[in-house]
Amino acid sequence: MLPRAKRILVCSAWPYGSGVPHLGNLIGCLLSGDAFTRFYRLAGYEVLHVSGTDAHGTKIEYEAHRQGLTPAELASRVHEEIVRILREFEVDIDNYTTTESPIHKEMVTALFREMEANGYIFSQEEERAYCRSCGRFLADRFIVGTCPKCGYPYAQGNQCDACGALLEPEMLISPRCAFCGSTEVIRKPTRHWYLDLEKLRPKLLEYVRSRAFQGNVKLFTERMIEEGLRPRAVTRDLLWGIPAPFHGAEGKVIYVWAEAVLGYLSATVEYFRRRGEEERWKDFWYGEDVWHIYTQGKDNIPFHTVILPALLLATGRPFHLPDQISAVEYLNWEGGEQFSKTRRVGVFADEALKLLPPVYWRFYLFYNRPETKDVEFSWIELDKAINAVLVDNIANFVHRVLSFVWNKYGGVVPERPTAPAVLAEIKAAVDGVWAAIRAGQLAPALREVAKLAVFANGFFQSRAPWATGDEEAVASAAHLVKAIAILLDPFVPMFSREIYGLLGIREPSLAEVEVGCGGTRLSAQPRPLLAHVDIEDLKRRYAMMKEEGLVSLEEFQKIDLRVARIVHAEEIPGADKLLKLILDLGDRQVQVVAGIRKHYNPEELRGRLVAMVANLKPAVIRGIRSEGMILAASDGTLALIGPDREVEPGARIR
RNA sequence: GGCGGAGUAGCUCAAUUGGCGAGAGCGCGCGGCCCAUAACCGCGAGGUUCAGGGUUCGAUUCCCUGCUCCGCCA
Repeated sequence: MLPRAKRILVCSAWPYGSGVPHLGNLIGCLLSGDAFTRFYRLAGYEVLHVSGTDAHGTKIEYEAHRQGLTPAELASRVHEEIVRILREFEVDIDNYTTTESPIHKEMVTALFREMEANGYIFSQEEERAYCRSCGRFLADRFIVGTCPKCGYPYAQGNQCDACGALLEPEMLISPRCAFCGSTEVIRKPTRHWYLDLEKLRPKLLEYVRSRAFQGNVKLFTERMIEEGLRPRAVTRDLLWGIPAPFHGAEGKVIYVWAEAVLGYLSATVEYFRRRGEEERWKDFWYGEDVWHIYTQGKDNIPFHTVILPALLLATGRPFHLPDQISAVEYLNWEGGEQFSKTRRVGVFADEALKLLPPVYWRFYLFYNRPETKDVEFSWIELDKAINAVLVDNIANFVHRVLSFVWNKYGGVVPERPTAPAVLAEIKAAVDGVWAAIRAGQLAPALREVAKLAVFANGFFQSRAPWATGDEEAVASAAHLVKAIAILLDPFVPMFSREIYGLLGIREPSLAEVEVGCGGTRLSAQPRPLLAHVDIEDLKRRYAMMKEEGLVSLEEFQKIDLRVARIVHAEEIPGADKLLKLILDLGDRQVQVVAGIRKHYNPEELRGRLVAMVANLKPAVIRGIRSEGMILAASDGTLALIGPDREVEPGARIR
């Protein structure tokens, strides 16, 4: 398990470009990759860390449509935001790219051609759901209909939200297109291309057996191989994605999962190409003098231990296959709920930055990284990790020692060797950190460092140099500060950097950890490095943040919603979008200007009941006074909202 | 419905292939120190290891049943 190779490639799973990642995504992928990268660099390895935004797939296409953007616009916006977030969190990454990168597309195209040439791709014709009105095939969530299991009328093509059944789009009863709402959904023959996993089975088994995966990774992988080595479709009838390069596959794209995992490779190629070292990527992808670490959430495991190796093997090239999968369980919100942007559950990366400086988040997340089981976020745990462990124990130890040196020894660490017991403890901590990292675990590694700080406080306390004048104790304590700073570097680099500054450490390395610092002159008067965090205040600010954009009941009740009858409608000369309406509210009539001319004729409106806002501040539009607003739904087409049975005009809506 | 995972101190988690009185941190109680950010140190209380049964010299660990939670797949 110990990487014998000189080089290490750290591959953090790619955040999906449909929205900003949450804390669980961060700790599972990019932050973990960052810690491995920093640690192995300290240990003297040549490390490359790559990742990027997964910009394709139906979820992005759907979400973009919902927001009135093109998929490319949405993915690009999200990508920029993630780049900003990674910079703020100080994620050390050599190339954070996207699957929209030309080099990625070029590589994916070339690699799938190679797979096809090697006989691992075959195609077959089948019937798939198709919307006549949109002229497109409806995969996954592009189709809604009645669930064949429970009768829920709004089941999605891939899953029923009501009963949880996993569905195929073709199983839905009375299916409708999720884009246009049309029920003109038919089955239409189409051809798809498959990766022949069955044929790759011997090579996959040989690979999996060579890698001694542990725990969840082993479980997920074995299950996948035992039951799941059916051929997998690698094409989709979509417009958004990388065009499938097979003969006769015009108009189809490569299935998002089949191309995104190849991004690790293309991101490496892209990195070196930009540096003008065209061939250097091979040092990280061919041969045995490299070690591959993949960080991700547990749901991604089979894609990295089976699909990715299968794709790489199918190309016939001598690719190095994944060595270590450092997969986390889930970080859930209080009460075990999954994070959800729409339900306003949890903390998302952009929100996290508004609440606290990244050093605190990083420490909390690594300290509580979900290594072997799901972890629930809790304010109490956040309080403990930040205030009790990081600030009180670690940062305070650093400050108590350095300020002691400053005040009692004129800022120069006494020139004495480190006490043997202290050196032994430091070495034990290094061993402990190594053991955890080798096993792909980060929380135990960080807890090992925290343990060293506990020892350090006890040591300093028991030797009481303020009373005894024990210089060995002071030099040893300063050595502990240095050791803690370096060992903490992979987790909270911004914190370590401040200590490096004070101690004049220019090139921190793992080897330096065991070297004392007697004779070191502090570069400045020590100041407390980190302030306590007021958790109650933080909770308040979190609650306020979650309420932004929400409307209170009182505010909503200020709006006077009424049913009104349209008694008159006419076009407004010179305004091709507007109609002038006279509405009967029972006790009065009001005049309203509405932007519905493109969707309704004045004739068809007269006599209809509609919902309206009756106490809107009057405005003058095109010189005509408008005293309210009628309600309509819009998704491109426009539909007026009204009561579904006859009620008196003026009836209150609530 | 099938398969799998988990259930350990008030809280969050540990316990190599079954093996010395089940540990740690936080919290709590008592005491100490005074260099330090109301920080630090020591001692102590606190567990029928979900429940019940079985295998074994011995079970948190293995097997069976039930309960609860969570995944994956139909």
